[in-house]
Amino acid sequence: MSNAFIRHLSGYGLLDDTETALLGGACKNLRELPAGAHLIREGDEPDPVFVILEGWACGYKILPDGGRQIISFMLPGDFCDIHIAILQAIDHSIMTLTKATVATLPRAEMEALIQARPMLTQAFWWSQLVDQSILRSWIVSMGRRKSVERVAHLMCELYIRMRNIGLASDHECRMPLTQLVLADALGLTPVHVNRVLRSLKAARIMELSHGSLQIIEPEKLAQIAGFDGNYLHERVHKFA
Amino acid sequence: MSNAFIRHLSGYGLLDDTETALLGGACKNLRELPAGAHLIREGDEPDPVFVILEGWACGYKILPDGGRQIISFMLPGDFCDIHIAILQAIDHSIMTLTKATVATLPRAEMEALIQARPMLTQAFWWSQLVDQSILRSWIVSMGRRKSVERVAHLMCELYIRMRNIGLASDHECRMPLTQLVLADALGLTPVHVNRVLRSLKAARIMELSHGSLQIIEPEKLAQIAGFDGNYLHERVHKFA
DNA sequence: CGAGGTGTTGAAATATCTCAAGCGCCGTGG
DNA sequence: CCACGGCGCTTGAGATATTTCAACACCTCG
Repeated sequence: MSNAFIRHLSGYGLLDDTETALLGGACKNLRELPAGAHLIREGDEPDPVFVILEGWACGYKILPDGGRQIISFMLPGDFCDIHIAILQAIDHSIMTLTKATVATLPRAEMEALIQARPMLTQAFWWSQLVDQSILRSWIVSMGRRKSVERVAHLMCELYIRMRNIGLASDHECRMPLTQLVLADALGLTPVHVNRVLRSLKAARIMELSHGSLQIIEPEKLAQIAGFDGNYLHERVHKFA
Repeated sequence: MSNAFIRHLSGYGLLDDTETALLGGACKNLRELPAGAHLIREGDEPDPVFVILEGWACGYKILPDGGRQIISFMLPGDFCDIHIAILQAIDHSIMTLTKATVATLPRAEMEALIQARPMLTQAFWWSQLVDQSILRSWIVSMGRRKSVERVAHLMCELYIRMRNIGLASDHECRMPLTQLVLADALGLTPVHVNRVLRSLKAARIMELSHGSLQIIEPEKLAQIAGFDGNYLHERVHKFA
């Protein structure tokens, strides 16, 4: 019994059969959600932990003035921010961007898993660390990259992440993001995102349409983005 | 035997005496550093883990065009990003901003601690989660806040963090950041930071000079920033 | 058929950057 | 003790990336 989540965590090379089996058992509780459904809303009581098995989701925060900033994209196999189940206060919301199927892990079960299998704690932790690298790279993008570079960088990141989970090939993949969503993730305006996208298409570097990304000139795109995929850490060190 | 680091981790209320004692033992290896010293440089072999006991440090990344983006500030008690010791590639550099004293934990010793005491893994993990909240809030700032709001928000964050470790009171604290450093952290230009700081001072809201922050109108500052300190997950400290 | 979400385009407004210069302070070396 | 150089701060004026506002076309869905 394997799913995107287990493949993801096993990727770190830490888990034995007992542990993957335990994870498999924990993921029995499935839920189908439409696009635009909330998994967690800021202020909720944190109870179950969610894992995306299919579809896309994003985390975001609403500002006093009503603006929205998207903080993370979640792809199949990703935790919906475990921290949310651990820290007391929930400091942001999570919603699906497409139809999605998620597994729900009751908090108690998470705790039992962690108690029983320290190696799982480590695997969770490492997965966290990769997420953190992504957050850092976003900060770099927002702080120091111009709009074209930012768009290019995000496309590179998402393409590689999709490829890492076997959902991309030939420089094409699904990318179900509206220009509004993109704008809220990149700290730009929808109209500006539109112009940037348009210019990248005109330059025959990449094209984003109908929910799909096609990278025409991968090297050029990576160069514009200043992209260095190391931070996605496909491989990790073992302790012990 | 207690230091900023142990107080920090004990603050989560997870550790027993054995564990704090182990941590204390692990922190015997001290090092004094001048301002501007590198703890880790991008590309180094990750060996020891560092913990700041006194002084300030920051993590940053240099872009192809030579620009610098600061990604995090580290205050006394903070890990210098443990992930660095765990993930293979080091994806950013860390340097001191002031004279500092750091404890170095050899990687092997970290591993031994984690093996011996699962609760320590959890405490480390937890500490990571708070760091992650901070990263998220930075993304929100860079993406959706204007320059004044950004400056105000960072000042609020740093003030609260200083207060949480007992290094601030009466709306004043040490803040050894040059305008250049501030600019590199906020994704702004030094000259623009200067103007913002100047305007905040003229408005008698806060003043930053000679390495010290003085908040004159805390409510106004928080309001400009749209600051909600929840994400820092303040907790009650135990005093040993 | 109408309504709303999404993408597209233009023109004007503005926040922030760039470039450039000058000032004050402090530690260093003559 | 003074002169010097360097760094951090300050200020101005012009340049530019991005936003704002406004309008329209397209498509899907009820």
